Amino acid sequence: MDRLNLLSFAPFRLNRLATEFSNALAADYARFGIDIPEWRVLATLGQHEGPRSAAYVVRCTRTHKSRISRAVSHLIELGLLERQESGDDRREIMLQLTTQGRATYAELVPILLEREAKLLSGLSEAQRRDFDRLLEVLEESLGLARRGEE
Amino acid sequence: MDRLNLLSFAPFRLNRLATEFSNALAADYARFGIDIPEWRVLATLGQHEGPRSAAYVVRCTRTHKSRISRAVSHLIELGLLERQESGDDRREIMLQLTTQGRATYAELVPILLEREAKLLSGLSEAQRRDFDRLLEVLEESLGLARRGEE
DNA sequence: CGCATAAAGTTGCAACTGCAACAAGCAGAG
DNA sequence: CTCTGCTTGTTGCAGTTGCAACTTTATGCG
Repeated sequence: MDRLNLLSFAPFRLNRLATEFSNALAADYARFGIDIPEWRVLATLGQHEGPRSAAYVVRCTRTHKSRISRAVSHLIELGLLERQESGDDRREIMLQLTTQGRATYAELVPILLEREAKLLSGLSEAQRRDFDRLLEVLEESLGLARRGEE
Repeated sequence: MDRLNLLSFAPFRLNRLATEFSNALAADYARFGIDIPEWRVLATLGQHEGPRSAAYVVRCTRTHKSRISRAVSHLIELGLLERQESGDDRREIMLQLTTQGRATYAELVPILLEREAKLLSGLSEAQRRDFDRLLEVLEESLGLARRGEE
């Protein structure tokens, strides 16, 4: 009979690793009172100068629109974000970071990049390239390709 | 100012990949009416002949004990598992698959192994070895080492 | 125009999760 | 023996999540 060792089973391992990564980051966000989906919204809008629609954020982050909607509401409560009506399509709601939102983004980014570096610090330079390449291949074959929405 | 591209950010990518993997597997479990934590219990007990305690399952799966507790209850309802008292420590509850539980395990394992193979099918043989090695290194540096509880 | 269809966001709901508190049982010190 | 503290497993609770239904607005077809 086939057996299966959970600790060698790729989906399980990946899941556990991702959870560990997420928890490590959560500690960083927590200082600013935000969680993962909220960080994703912040990160997406922080990359650009101008406003973007919620649908754009949904596409970029590959996160469910209800989660984005709630994250946006909370960021607004925190004063990091504001909604503004779109001129040409009144269904669309354009999102833009406030000054405080930009400040938070600027403060958070170096912290998170450092956290990422620490999480990957066990890997050699070559391994880091392998890692990147592997993620790319797997994303590609799962239809999560990094194309589009830049 | 530092910027951060979410799509290049390892924690985000890992998270998305793991979610995708999990969802793919969930479709397989669903046929048997079980979910991820339940599968983990099944997988852990299926590897052995004899009974094991819930704490053992917790350690093997690195899953919170409340989750395991609820998973166990459900598996019992489904008739896949039974509890039996431990002789020497009456706090411990030993868990053992029923005949039906073993049958489900035997049926599920090949399906899941095939699913895993499909998810990794984009990788060459060499890349698969790299992948395994990278997971090992990252697990190691996060204290998720594969040692113990075999 | 008028109708059907589709997209953008929001929200209610039910399911799931983790934490902390808990009951029951064990183990060691004095 | 008994008191304290630890471990095992369960459960209440509050927070989070995804899905589906819904509102509002746009679009396409006849």
